[in-house]
Amino acid sequence: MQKKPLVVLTGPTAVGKTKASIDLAKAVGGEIISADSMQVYRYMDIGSAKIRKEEMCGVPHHLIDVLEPREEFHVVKFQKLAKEAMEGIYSRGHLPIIVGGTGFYIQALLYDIDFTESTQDDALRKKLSVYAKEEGAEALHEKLRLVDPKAAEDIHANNVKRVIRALEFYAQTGERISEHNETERQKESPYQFAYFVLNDNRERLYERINRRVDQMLDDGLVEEVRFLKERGYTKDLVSMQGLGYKEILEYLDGDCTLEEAVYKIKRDTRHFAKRQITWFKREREVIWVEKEAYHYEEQLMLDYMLDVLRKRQILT
RNA sequence: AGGGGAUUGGUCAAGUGGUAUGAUAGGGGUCUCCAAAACCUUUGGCGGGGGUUCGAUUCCCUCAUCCCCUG
Repeated sequence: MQKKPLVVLTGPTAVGKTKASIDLAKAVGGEIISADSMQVYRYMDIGSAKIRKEEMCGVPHHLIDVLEPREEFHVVKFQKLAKEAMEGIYSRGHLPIIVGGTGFYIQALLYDIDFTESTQDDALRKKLSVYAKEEGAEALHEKLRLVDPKAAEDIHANNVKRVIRALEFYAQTGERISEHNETERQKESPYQFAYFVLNDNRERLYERINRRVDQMLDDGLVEEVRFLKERGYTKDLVSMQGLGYKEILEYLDGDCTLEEAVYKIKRDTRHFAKRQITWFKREREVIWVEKEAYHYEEQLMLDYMLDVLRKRQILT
């Protein structure tokens, strides 16, 4: 059976994905699926740098504004919703374009990683989390060493979150997560794809980030967060832990000045961008599109991407 | 102009007669159910020049720069 076509357009935050994605979608008759862990939430527009209706230029967008801030969102949910959206797109004879900066989500979809063997077990997670707090991260790590030495070696003891996940996996499936991951890692993508990573030199990127944060403030980020706060959304919600939201919330709660909050948003966004780049460097089969190499000419970058799509017979 | 004080990595601070500590920023990395999360790791430095001393970042002199006070 012929593999279905799929285009990924990603890159660090603030690099200019949104703009490029519209140009690309219009050129190929594509529909966009957002791979973004924050833009799924309604009312979180400014801080998540969500695309505005009028910017879409008629290009259909999926997985934007589909959840209430109180709802949980994670890879598995993303994978499920994205696959559903893709079915619809294929049925319309269109090309799906994944756009967004969450590398993990892209990976889950592109390689169709299997998460379904175990279901989330909040009680067990909580129990293990308490254990870690009371007995120490080392003690928890030791538990993992007993059942899955390989995973224990790979995961640092301080990384409690992942130690817990590994233990949970073993408890629920009787299988070692290290082995499971190894198998999944071998997987070949079920899609005929092109994975573009839009990037810029670090200095420029950081400047753009700083400027964009200032712009968000001008656009009313504080009011947006105040609105969310008034609606009863609190900082323990995953949605409210997004960049820009947790810091402004802290300010509104009187725990820091606005200036400090802005400083932190900029800094943490820069850190985030750095981590994203690290992720994409490690990802297999990515095609880097360095803006500098194209002299920041959008048309040249678009032409290059279209060329790749034709060569790979994603476009005919 | 006179008097006083300061000068330690990009920034902010600690410290010692045997060449230095931390925070933070910056760099690199891990990641297969909270990923805008969580975690690991790391490059940089004693303003310039003299002197005392076995040895000066530390003490003395001088120059530079900055700050304060007086005029």
